This record gives sequence, C-alpha cells and structure tokens, in this order.
Amino acid sequence: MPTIEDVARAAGVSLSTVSYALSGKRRISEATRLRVERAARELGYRPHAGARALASSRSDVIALAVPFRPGLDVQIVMQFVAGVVAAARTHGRDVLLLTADDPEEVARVAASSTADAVVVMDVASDDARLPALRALPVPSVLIGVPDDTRGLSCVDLDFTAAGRLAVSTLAEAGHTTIGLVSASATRLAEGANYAVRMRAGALAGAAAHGVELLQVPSEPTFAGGAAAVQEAFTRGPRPTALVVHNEAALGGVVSALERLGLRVPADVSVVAVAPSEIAAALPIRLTTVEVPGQRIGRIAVEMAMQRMGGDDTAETRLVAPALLDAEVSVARCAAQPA
Amino acid sequence: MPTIEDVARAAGVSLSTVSYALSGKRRISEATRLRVERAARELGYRPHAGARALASSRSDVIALAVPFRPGLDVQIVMQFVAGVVAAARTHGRDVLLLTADDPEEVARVAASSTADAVVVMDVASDDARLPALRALPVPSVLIGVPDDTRGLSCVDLDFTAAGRLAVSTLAEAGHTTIGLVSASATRLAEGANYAVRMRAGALAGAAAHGVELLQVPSEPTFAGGAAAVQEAFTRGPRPTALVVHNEAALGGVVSALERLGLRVPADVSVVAVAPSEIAAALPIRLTTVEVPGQRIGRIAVEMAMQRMGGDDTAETRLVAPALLDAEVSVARCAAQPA
DNA sequence: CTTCACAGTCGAAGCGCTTCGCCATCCAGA
DNA sequence: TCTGGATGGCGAAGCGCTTCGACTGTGAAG
Repeated sequence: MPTIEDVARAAGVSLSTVSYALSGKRRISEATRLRVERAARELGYRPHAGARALASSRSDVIALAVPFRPGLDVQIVMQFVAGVVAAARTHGRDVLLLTADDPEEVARVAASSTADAVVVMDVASDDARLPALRALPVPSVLIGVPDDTRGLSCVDLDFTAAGRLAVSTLAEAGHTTIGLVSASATRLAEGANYAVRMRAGALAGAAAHGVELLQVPSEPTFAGGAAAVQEAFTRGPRPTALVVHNEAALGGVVSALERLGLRVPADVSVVAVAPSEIAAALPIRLTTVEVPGQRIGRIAVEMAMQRMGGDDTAETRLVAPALLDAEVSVARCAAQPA
Repeated sequence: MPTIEDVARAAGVSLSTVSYALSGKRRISEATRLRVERAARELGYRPHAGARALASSRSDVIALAVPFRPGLDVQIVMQFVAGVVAAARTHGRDVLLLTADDPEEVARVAASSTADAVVVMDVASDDARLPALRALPVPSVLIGVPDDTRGLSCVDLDFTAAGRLAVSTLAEAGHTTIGLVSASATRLAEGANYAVRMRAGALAGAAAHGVELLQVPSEPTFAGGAAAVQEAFTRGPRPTALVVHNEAALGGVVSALERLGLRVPADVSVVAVAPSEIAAALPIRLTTVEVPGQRIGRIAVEMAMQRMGGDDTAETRLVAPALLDAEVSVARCAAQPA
C-alpha cells in the first residue's frame, strides 16, 4: 500500500504538504495541489485509517447500537439504519454496527476511540443504558425519548402528535368510536415509550373531539392483528374506525377486516401509523401517519455531527407527523349509526 | 483517556510488559500479569484502536457490504447481518456496515486498512462487484454464489438441494402437480442466483419423481403472493401442492389460499422455503425448508477469519438444507384426482 | 566455580499520519 | 533600498501501540 511518503516523493513535495493539499486545511498553491492530487490518484493512495485516527484523534466512525432483541420489528429498524448509514456517508463517516444489548459494547467502542459518536436505537422510557450513555466520552444521540433526557440528545417522531393526528383525522370525518390497535400490553408495560406516547396522544385527541377510544393491544404478528380486529368488532361498542400502530400486525388487521366482510373505507375507516414503505406493501392503500424512519436516522446523524463539532447542548427533537394518502381509507360518516 | 503508559506506571513495569501481559503474546510471570491487569482495570484502560491498528496492521474490523437495493427483503437480510455481527463479536471483531451498492466503498475500507476482511451479501450470478472483490488487498467472503467463483470464497444455502428437497417431500407425499411460487420474473432475469438455483433444483426434483412443476413467479409483496395463488389455481392444470420461495409473498399466499377456501394441508400442501422466524410469524404453521440466515452469516465470518489467518485457499461452501415441521402442512394424497 | 539455557523484562524503533512552528520568497509600500 | 506582511512550503514532534532484539538474574549442568 502506498503511504503519504510515496505520494510526497512522487509529487516532489514534503509529507506535510501532501497532507495539507489533500485535506485543504492550509492554503497550498493550485499547481502544487494538482500535482499532489495527481500523484495520489496515480498511486492509488488511501490514507491509513488507523494512522489518521491516531494522529488526529478522530476515527470518522459513528457507532450505531441496534439491540437485536426478539420481537424487534426488523422492517422499521432497517429504515432507521438506512437513514443513519446514508447520512453518515454524506459526512464521510462510516458506521459500526453494534447489536448486543449491552452498554459495555458502546462504552468499549467509545473509550477505545473506535467511534467518535454513538447513535442508539430503540431507547425505552427507563432504559438501562442511560447511565452508561451519559458517562460516554463521546457524544451520543438516542432514537427514542426516555423519561429523563437530561444531558442526552434525542430524536424521534412526535408520537404524541401522531396519535392526536390519527384520531383527529378520524374524528373530523365524523367517527365517534375509534379502535386503537397498539403495541402489545407487554411492550406497553415495558415502557416502549413510542407506544405510550402514541396512546397518550390518541387519548388526548379523543378527549378533545369528544369521541370514544377503544384500546386494543395486539401482538406484533399477523395473527395478533387478526385477533385484535376480532376483539374490536365483537366485544363492547363497535368502532367505525381503526388506528393501527403496530406494523407487524397491520397485515393481519387488513386481512381480518376483509374476512369479516368489512370494506375499507365504506364500512370501517383505517389509519395506519407506519413507515410508508410498509403501508405501501399492503394489499390495500391506507391513510397513513408516516413514521419517517430514514429521516429520523438522518437527523440523528446530523445531531451527532453537530455535537462532534463542539456544540455540546443536548437537545430533543420531535419530528412532526405527516399524513399520507389522506382520505384514501377514511370515510366521512357523521351520521353513522352505532 | 488512560494510555498504556499510565498502566505501565501504575503497575511499575515497562510499556512493552503491559502490552505482552494484556495480549499474552509472550510469557509474563503470573504476578506481573495480575498487577498489570489490575492496574488496567482500575484505570479503565482501553487500548486506542487506531494506535493498535497502526502498529499491528490489523483493525479487527470486518466490513459487511449489504446493498440496500429497493425490493431487498429486509427480514432475510437481517438474519444474515445478525449472524455476521454475532460471529464477529465472538472473535473480538467489530462490524462496519456498508450499504452503498458500489465496489468503490468496499475498496476504500479495504485499502485504508479500516477493515481487514469483507463480507459481501446478495451476490448475483454475474455481479458487477466481482472484479473489484478479486482485486481487494484483504480477504473477502461472498454470501451467494456467482457463476465464476475463481479466487473467491463463497457461502450460501444449497438452494439446488433445497429446491429438490421441497419438491421431493411433496412428490413423496403423492403430489403430482406442484406449483412453485418463486421470485419475480425480473429477479430471475437479473440473475438472482439463489432463485435460479432453487428453480433448477426444483425442476430436477420434479423430473426425478416424474411430477409436474408449474412455475409461478411472484412479486415480493403480500399482493404478489395472493395474485400468484390466484394464477396457480385458475389457470392451467391445478396443483395440489405449493412450494413458496418468496418470503415477502408468503403471507399473501396463505391468505389467498384461505380466501379460496383451500385448507392446508387438507386441500393443498404447502412447503415454504424461508427463514424459520418468518415461517413462524405466519398465521398457520408450514413445513419449511429453512434458509438458515444466521448460520450462513456466522459461517461467512469463520471463513473470513480463516483467510485472515493466512489460509488463502478460496472455497465455496453450500449449506445443506433442513426440513422443519415436516408433515405439518404436507398431506399424503397419492390418489388425489386432478 | 564457571557455563549455559531460559524465563521474564525492558528499550527503542517504528507504524503512517496530522499539525504546529518556522523559514523562505515575493511584492507592496515607504 | 529597506521593511513587513502575505503566501507557500518544510521539518519535526508527537499520537499510542506492537514487536524485535537484547539484557538480567536464576538454577541446573558440567
């Protein structure tokens, strides 16, 4: 492998000149710079990442901690990952993937200068990793908002607003009894804060519009979604609309509605809260409150870059929800009978 | 951050002794070693990754190239990724995630000593990245088997055997007309070699048993699977069994069968070729030829480790397929009418 | 009592890069 | 002609680690 010295020799300049010419950190005459660049190109020179990291104390690597827990929704996670990697590359950073659900791993890559920032996914309200993250010698950005955000940078969809938006959309179309197919009771209890916040927003929206909200937790599976529909339409007051915030159950919900002979939106209105890609893969098109995974991943990286740049004010950013395909699966039904 | 020098001072030994004590590369007396380890622990010492990489010319990082192409089956990919990351960690390696479908990226991390091995996923028969991979200054392992494997290490499920196994299982249960719900025609044409090999195996199995194989390509979506079922059961000879090698369409297939009033396995037998996790998430249990993503990912890392260890013989490993839940969704029907 | 092997430790030379301070030029202004 | 600020480039000092050769003391062998 050619080193910077080979380039210097080929270009007839000193080591430091090559470094400055390639990094642009000092003025180098046009002519010299071109000569250096040409030599580098012809030799196929690539700076040794380790040497550079050692000398500059920056690794240009961002660690991404994605705990591969059972029950994790892979589809969603990949959206975030894709956003993170893409954004990192536009900043010339590589992404190191950590999958162990162990703060020690994150501490290791941070303390060994393997990575100079950390993005942590799937953060729970009361996440066990929080103390470790606060103690990190490098900036971190959490995707998800824990209860106590002191000293931590966080970003997520504004799920509260998303819940409110979903319910409002339906309420304004005239629905008065709305079912919320949410995460499983277990997940809710575990403090999966997105689910909790979503529910709070939905409840607030229901209260504001004076409509009834039926909570129907669902397992994150096809069968779970089907069972949730079964439950929603056979027990207690019958909803005329559904908000589904459970990507893995979405397919089951749609399929079960069809099996019950319920047409969307004629017989029942449905609003999905999901990444648009997942909604698009369904057999029917649904009105969707988008969970913009890629965008959030991208923002997480931007926030990390900012903090690497010296701005050490922790900040929580909540991305405003947007409605896709509005009206596609939401029917007006002001006079709908119970 | 404490350096090796701090540890040496705290333990009252020289720099090199610390290095040897912690790495075990030379004999160090028990007493000294314990003293060093204690000092390191108490100081919270972590070797600087860059410095180590520079001095030892090993980064202890494995690059994983996963082209995030549209239409990629995220579920499957994650299986492989999980296997790669887990195996890498057991070898003390971290994983750098590359998602650009560009050999330049791989070349960059290899040439800059950012990674000292590369695992490349989703390799096509005639993959454009092949020349670049052959020219890499570090070992590479491909997941997937291109047409020309010269000089390349490859690993994958033995899809030919898998196809044969799926068809044989059904043929031996008495089926004589079998539908193969495969990847889309586009994918097949693109040279998605797993699909091609699978089909070849299935055809071979059909020929060997003297049964008829109906090919039904399907888009990798729920709707695609449903459409494929529709096509299989309304056009031409009616199959009594289905082999489904299209994970994303699997849900649609099952749902469509149900809608047509076809019971599994009473009316139609079904064998899925899919990761067990995906099969398990379906509303019904299916006989499954497992695509052991995690295992293959793990093997890829083992192969990379081996080549890093100096063994530079390229090798192609095909993992034998296994049948899960045999008989669950395959009915005997030797006397089934056409 | 020397000699020798060997276990255990140390010193120092890099690994390839960044970056700081400094030195030449060169030209404008006095 | 001299001064002084740009401008462009150079030299050298590290960054923190690994690793090679060499050194020391110890006990066994001669």
